[in-house]
Amino acid sequence: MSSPIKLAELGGVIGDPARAVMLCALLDGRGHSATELSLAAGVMPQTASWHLAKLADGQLITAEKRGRNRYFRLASPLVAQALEAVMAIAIAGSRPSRSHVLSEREQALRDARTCYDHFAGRLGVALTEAFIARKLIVLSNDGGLVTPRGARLLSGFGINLSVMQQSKRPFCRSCLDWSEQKPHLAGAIAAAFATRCFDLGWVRRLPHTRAVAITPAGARNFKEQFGATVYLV
Amino acid sequence: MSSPIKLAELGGVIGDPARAVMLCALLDGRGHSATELSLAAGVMPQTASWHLAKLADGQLITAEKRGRNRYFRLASPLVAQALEAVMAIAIAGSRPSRSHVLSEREQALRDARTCYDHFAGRLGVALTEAFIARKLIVLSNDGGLVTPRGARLLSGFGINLSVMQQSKRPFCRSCLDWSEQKPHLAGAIAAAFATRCFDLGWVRRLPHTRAVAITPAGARNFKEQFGATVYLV
DNA sequence: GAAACAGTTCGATCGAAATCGAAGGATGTT
DNA sequence: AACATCCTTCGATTTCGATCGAACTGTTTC
Repeated sequence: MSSPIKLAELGGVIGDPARAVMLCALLDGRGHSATELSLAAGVMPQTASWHLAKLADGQLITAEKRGRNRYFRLASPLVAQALEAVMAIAIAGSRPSRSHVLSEREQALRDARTCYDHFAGRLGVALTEAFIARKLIVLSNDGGLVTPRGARLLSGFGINLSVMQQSKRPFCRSCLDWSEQKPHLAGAIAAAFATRCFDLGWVRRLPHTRAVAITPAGARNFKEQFGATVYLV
Repeated sequence: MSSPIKLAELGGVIGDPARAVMLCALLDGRGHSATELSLAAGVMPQTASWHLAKLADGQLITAEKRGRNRYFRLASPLVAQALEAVMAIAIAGSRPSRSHVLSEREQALRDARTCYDHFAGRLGVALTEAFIARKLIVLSNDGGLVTPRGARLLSGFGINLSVMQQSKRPFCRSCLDWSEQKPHLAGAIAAAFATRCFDLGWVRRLPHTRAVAITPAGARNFKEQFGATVYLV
């Protein structure tokens, strides 16, 4: 009923180190098994199970049984959006910080990664800026719109726009990239675009990380079809 | 440094009933004294002080000393946005629910209230829909844009648009109204509009609540100048 | 200067939440 | 059928966070 109570409940669910790690892991939008998440969080399987029950109870994640495994995923894009919003506070609060050396892992994440279900990092930002330059989308600080020209081109690319516009999910919105400090495209359209890129083999997922690899074919096509320059690492 | 840790810290700060009540109270965008907040949260002043220190430590609120009082307010619009995003999960999760009788207090909130620093409730939604009908703004599920026509009219209304567009604050975005289940206008432009309405005496704040009162002059002008029909209660 | 008020700090208490060992249910493999 | 794997439930332990009484600092009022 009362919103403050709900707020406290959800905050309490998020506010545990182990659970926060799990939620961040789930931000890749995929399903993860309980064991996987217990490893990520650094706790015993029993403890992880207890945490996962709490997360599910708070409606933040959903579970799906397949075989002897249970796969957990974020309950909705709303959850991802809320998590991002909370992390945005922390990012804005932390000053440019000391110039510390980036590990290879961190560098890979900055180059190209998924953010829930769409692209982020230099890849995400480069694509977004190319979309804007070609007037496929209009992006303001907060939201965005697909232009008629953009709708045509994306339909031709194999994305069914009309289906998406029916859903309650934000369609085209901006999401501040923590590594690039610039906005990148998010929402249903960005998710569909990313999915299509995976299908076409332009981008490959890497194991155990949200970082992704751009294939040579991907780099070529991003340039030719969308005018986006992305660098292979 | 690491985002999951930050997420857990912030979640933990939000995740306490007393602090959640305080944060919700601060969602009106104004400064509140420690005593005021301790009353709202239903805890002793010492306890409130302890909570407020924790909130300030987490960069969620800022304190400003005036005389023998300290006034606390949300540290940034980012915080308000994050709180709204978290509450949006809870709202989406709770089904239409049982038809329970609304108290007078709740009804006043549904009619017209502030949401952080802009209008919400039937007032906020009516204005937003009128703006859209008159093509002053374009609002998608996620974000929004001010049309050239809208920019002209709002400038004439006494809102300085160019200053706002410089700031990092979202300029024009949509925010789901929990009582109306429809989007209302948010962001810097909505805040400026609300401020102007208070200045003109079209809307008055009420003590101890986020509900606001529309004055007869306000109702008339909303209709005449913006084509929005709002009902006096 | 005394009294009233706003707010904080300190210390003790209490309760809830996180952790893991042990054990059990379910599913898949040999 | 026996075994391994995945996950959960139960119970005991321990740590941490919230609360308030008491006492203290600073500000305003009389």
